[in-house]
Amino acid sequence: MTRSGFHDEGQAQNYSRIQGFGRHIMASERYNPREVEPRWQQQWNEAKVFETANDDPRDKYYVLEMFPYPSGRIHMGHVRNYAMGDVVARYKRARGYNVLHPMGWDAFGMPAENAAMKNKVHPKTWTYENIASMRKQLKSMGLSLDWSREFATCDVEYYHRQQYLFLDMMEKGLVYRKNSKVNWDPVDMTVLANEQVIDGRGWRSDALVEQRELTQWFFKITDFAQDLLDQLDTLDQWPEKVRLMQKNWIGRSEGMTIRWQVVASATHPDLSEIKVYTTRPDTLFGASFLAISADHPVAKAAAAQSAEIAAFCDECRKTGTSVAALETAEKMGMDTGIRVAHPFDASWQVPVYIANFVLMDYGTGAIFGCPSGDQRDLDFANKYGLPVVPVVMPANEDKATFAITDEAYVGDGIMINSRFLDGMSPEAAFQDVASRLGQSQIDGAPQGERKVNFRLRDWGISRQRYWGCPIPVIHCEVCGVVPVPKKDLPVKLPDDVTFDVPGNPLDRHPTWRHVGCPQCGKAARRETDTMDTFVDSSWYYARFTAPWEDAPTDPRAADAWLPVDQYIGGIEHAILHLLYSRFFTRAMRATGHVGMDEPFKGLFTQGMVVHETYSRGEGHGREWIEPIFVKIDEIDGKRQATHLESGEPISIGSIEKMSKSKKNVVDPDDIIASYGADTARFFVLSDSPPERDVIWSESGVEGAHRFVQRVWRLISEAADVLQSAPSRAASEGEALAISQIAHRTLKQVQADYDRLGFNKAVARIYELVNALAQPLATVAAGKADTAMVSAVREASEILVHLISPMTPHLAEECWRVLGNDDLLAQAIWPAFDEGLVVDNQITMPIQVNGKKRADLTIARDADQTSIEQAVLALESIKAALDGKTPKKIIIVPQRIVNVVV
RNA sequence: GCGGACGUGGCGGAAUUGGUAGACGCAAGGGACUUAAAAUCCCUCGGCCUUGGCUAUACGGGUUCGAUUCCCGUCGUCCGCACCA
Repeated sequence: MTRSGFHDEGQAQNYSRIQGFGRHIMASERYNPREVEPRWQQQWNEAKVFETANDDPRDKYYVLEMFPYPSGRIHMGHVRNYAMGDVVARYKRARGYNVLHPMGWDAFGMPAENAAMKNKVHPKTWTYENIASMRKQLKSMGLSLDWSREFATCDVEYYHRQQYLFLDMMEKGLVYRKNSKVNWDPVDMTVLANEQVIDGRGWRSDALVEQRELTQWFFKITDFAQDLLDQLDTLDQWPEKVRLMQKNWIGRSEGMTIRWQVVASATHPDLSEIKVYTTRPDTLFGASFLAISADHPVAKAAAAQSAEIAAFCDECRKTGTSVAALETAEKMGMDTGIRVAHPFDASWQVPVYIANFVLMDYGTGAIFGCPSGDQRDLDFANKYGLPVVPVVMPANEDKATFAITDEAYVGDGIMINSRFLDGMSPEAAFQDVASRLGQSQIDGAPQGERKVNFRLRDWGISRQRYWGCPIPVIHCEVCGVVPVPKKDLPVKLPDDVTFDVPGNPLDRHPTWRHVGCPQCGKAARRETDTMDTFVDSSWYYARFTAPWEDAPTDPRAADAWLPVDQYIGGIEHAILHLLYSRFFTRAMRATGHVGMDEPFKGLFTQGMVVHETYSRGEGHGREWIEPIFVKIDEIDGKRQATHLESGEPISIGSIEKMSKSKKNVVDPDDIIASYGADTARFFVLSDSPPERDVIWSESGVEGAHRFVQRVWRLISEAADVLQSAPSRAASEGEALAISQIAHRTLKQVQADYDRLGFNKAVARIYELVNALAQPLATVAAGKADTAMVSAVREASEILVHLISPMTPHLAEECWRVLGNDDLLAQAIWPAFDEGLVVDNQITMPIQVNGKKRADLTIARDADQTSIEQAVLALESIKAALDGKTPKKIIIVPQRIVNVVV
């Protein structure tokens, strides 16, 4: 077997010549997607088949794929994502729904600014040119999209309404400013996201990243933490995995805050107490130290008085940037000299340490350490020689011998060494401590309080960048932060910007930032931060329901269309995008723009398209080779690769996500140019279950292409004869079997499409085509009677309907040669005949002691007794029984019979 | 470390609430057609022995008339989170 690629025009043409496009074979022409596909695309377009009206009375169905970033070219992942969405859209449309299936562009973001710096092209130009070429590519796929609703998030019309939403959210108290630590790149003079910091250095500048305190804008996502968690239970059409990931991300914990009285503090005369958060108040008698974050106010105060402590705090902050450092970081601490009293025993003094493993932005930034019940605390205690007192003991242990040395015990058990808690379960001890500390007052407030804490933080949206949605506020020396009045929206990005120096172009623009204060009229300045691009993608699904509206949404249209019935995209958005969108829906509800909480009723996360990797050389000299330059042969059952031009041996590497760095990329344009969109669509839907990765292979594409050609050949060759008889199911004879398999397949494929089981639908369609191949040949040869021709015609029409969501162009072409004048894209889905789906005779496997020994064909409605008699009369069963009497005969109706001896 | 998912032929994968393991495709082998190739069509295709069996769903147990499916343990792979008190 030879594998060859195609790269340029010449190769593609060479390929099609080998494939024989345009050649005449027998009575029919070989199917030529390059002629057929644009023709049907044009017809759908002219008939506005996929444009959706908001006032259509039929039941709605909203299918949406995650919109793409306009990088300039689509990749196979897009093909797979959009092929899946298109199957759902076309199928639901055929089933009679008013389907909304829109497309847009997630068009703000850094790559445009990087391109501006590198290629001296304006981000706007770069972005809109990319959109134009990607739109063209998507259109060549034949997707059933309503292009009339298209928008890009960088359109002024879109970010205008985003600013509008921002102002409404601000009014509702969902937006605020605060100081926050950020990753600051001192060379590029910009904030970096965590994932843009590699080993403590900026990914582009390679400069050491600093932790800086900046005033940033935040959305109050934590206001909805509990609701975002609770409502996860209602999302039963989401993958369990995604719900779990969100649950963990939100990270709810139930605990207490406990106030510890300061008894000794040479350096801090004013300090009276330290408040800690704990989820284990039951272990309070195991406490041997308090630990506070290096950013805790008490730590800062201590650092101000001691150079040693200041140095230690600096050291702690540095490890904050690198993930690798965190993993290996040793527990480190420094005694502050402060002593606090145990909440239940004023005479019991506990030291206060600054520790590198305590985070300021979780809980109160201070903890009490119980070494016996927490591994980190134990490591810390062992290092600094602090006491380790076991307080929870497994039920089967002996108190006299139970000890904790290197491994903390975190499980359930009974309380020991804990005075009045001894003998209780940890749960009961928790309750007891909570109620005692709740009642005990210090300075008129309880000593301890129950507190629910979340890991989820508020969403920092400030970005010091140009290519994003400007935050619509004005800073006035007199009035403070003033929102831009709605009548002054949009706050437009200026076009005249430069990227020749680092930093935010908006900051150094000569005029843009200077503006009069909307309140007092005095000279003021605009906010120069723009919004995180995740904001743009958090509400686009709502905008699609009425993209022409002056307000962000038309609440009536939004409520009629939302939630999205089926949302399809990559698992990589399991947390951020989907959580932000869920938050935004709540925020839009609070501001009156939508009426529901949850944006996506059904979520499907599709797998990636992966490909083998090819390389030559070793180590640093290793060179990755693109698939199109590699030829694969099978020699003695082993696949071997050689370089197409030089003939050099190439090593075949692992199968990985298509990436530029490994060069294992297949360009959808090339595939569509040589095989057509239908083949590409069909291939990415076959083979693997949609949630799993699919391996792109040349032979797999060829298999898909063979299918396309086969369907066309079988149907087109028989078409003339098929048109001579009406389309009708058969009721007897050979033709009945054909009608039965067609109707059974129809029923099964329908169920598969309903569950997004595209690969299973493909398998069943193959079976149907295999079953129709001979009858269609017989019909084509003119050797079938009228009843047969009618049955085959009906079966063929069913087949064409079944393939139409996946290979719509081929299906339209077949539909036409079968004598239909209407567009298949507008035709209604056929209904299966229940009478043809069930059989009166069924064949059941017969087991003896769980092993299959025979088959029994019997009437479907046969009763137990007659089945038993028929089973025992079978020769093979008699032989297997070997004269023994059956103890029991288990009959599972219409399934299986098991004879127990 | 914590949490989760998965493990079936040479490969991708089927198998309803526990009910014939390997559908369908890919790859491979054989044959027909052809001067030849491509395309197409037909046949074979988990392993072992002789027809008929035996054996087989990572490995070891268990529950059951019956287990790829449920339970326990072991091994392996993948994913998410990561000092969250």
